[in-house]
Amino acid sequence: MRILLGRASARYKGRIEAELSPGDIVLLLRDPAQGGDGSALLFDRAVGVQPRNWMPAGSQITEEEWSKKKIKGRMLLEHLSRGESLEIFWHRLEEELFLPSSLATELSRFGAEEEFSDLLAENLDMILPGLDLIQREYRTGVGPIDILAFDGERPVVIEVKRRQITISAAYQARRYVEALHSEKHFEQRAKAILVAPSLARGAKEWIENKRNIAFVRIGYEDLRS
Amino acid sequence: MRILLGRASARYKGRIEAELSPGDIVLLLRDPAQGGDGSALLFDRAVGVQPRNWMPAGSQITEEEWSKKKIKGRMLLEHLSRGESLEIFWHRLEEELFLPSSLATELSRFGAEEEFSDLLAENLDMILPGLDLIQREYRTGVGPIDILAFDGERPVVIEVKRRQITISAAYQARRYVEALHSEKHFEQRAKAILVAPSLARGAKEWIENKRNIAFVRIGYEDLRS
DNA sequence: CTGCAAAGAGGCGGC
DNA sequence: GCCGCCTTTTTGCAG
Repeated sequence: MRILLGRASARYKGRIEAELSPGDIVLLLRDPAQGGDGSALLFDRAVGVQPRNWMPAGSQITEEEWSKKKIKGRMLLEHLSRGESLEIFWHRLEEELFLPSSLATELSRFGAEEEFSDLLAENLDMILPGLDLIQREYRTGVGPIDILAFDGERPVVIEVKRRQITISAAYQARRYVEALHSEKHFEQRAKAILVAPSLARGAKEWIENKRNIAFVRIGYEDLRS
Repeated sequence: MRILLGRASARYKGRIEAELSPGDIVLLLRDPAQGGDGSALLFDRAVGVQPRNWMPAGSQITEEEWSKKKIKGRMLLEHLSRGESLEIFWHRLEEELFLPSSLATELSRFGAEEEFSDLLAENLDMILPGLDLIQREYRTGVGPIDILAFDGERPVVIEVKRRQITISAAYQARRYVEALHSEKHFEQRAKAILVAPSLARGAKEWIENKRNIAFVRIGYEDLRS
């Protein structure tokens, strides 16, 4: 990885167009020539979890010395197949570092939605006693159902959110109910149960007068005990 | 901004739990003491547009010398009000840089959805001749309608996507149509027009037999000419 | 490659 | 603060 420090401006063209005014920045470059993935990240030094500009993995780097007004150098990063480019104009280059990367990191996550859903599938009784698991990630033409179960003969679409059910998630569940009806022809019309530790107000109001959509409040902590 | 280079492992606790195995990394720290926003970003040197770990703006830093087995130092980043923490264990610290930030960057974007929607609102005839603009960002209980218009006496919900209409966007539009019906009591039932340069297959099939939802293919390029 | 959903999403605007 | 949405979202997965 290369790190370049200095004052620069930039221009991105591709999915949108963007212009970055001159400022003190940090540029991380992962040159494929040194084992990097060809990605680039440009950060303002003071603020922002998100980079100001970036380029995806697979980009190529061209560098030019340049002495045009205050600009001392120009870098062109291109991702041809995606039609994206980022030009960086160095007004002042303070430092440049070349860092070897001999040991790669690996990240393990615990407690994301997949695990929540796993635990829930093993404890369907916490949602509604007597539910029978049919399938996880049951495919429909409008997306996969987190958990498909039966309440007696009636199909039950279970939509799981680790944080909160929003109006969008409520509609997501409804979409699956309708898809089961039109694509799969179960004998009984499906109902939906939304499971999360929290329910957004808009969703709460929307499901209030719906008879075939219910909310059950369960969080990750409830399942671990 | 501080940049720390070396080999480290890390542990995150908060919204989930995560463990990062030891590897060669770059750590960007924005110490509030030096005018930073209190955010932190930890990158693998070889891969990843996304950081392996990070902390949001407003985090505090505690540092300890440590000599426990191979670990030479420990940093604790905490965001108390959000209940998040990131521990970084330095196995080897190669370099540390302190960078002033006297000039902040500013970013201007062109061609994002807001601009697309602006142009569209000024050229409603491209969607359907005779449409009358009522309001942008028309608020309903289930979210704001991008553009509300009238086709004669009939309300028209126009949902704009800069890239593609997916099944989720199609349902979003339907939600607004239903909200107009139940909340606003227009004399005629609203219809929806989905506008984007592309239509996902699932959405295409879903709207095919809907009489009150249509798709019109328009992209940013069409509007600029 | 397309389509769809999750993400420790982040960030913005409205209420 | 909550809520809903857009993002140069990124990432992952399945068909």
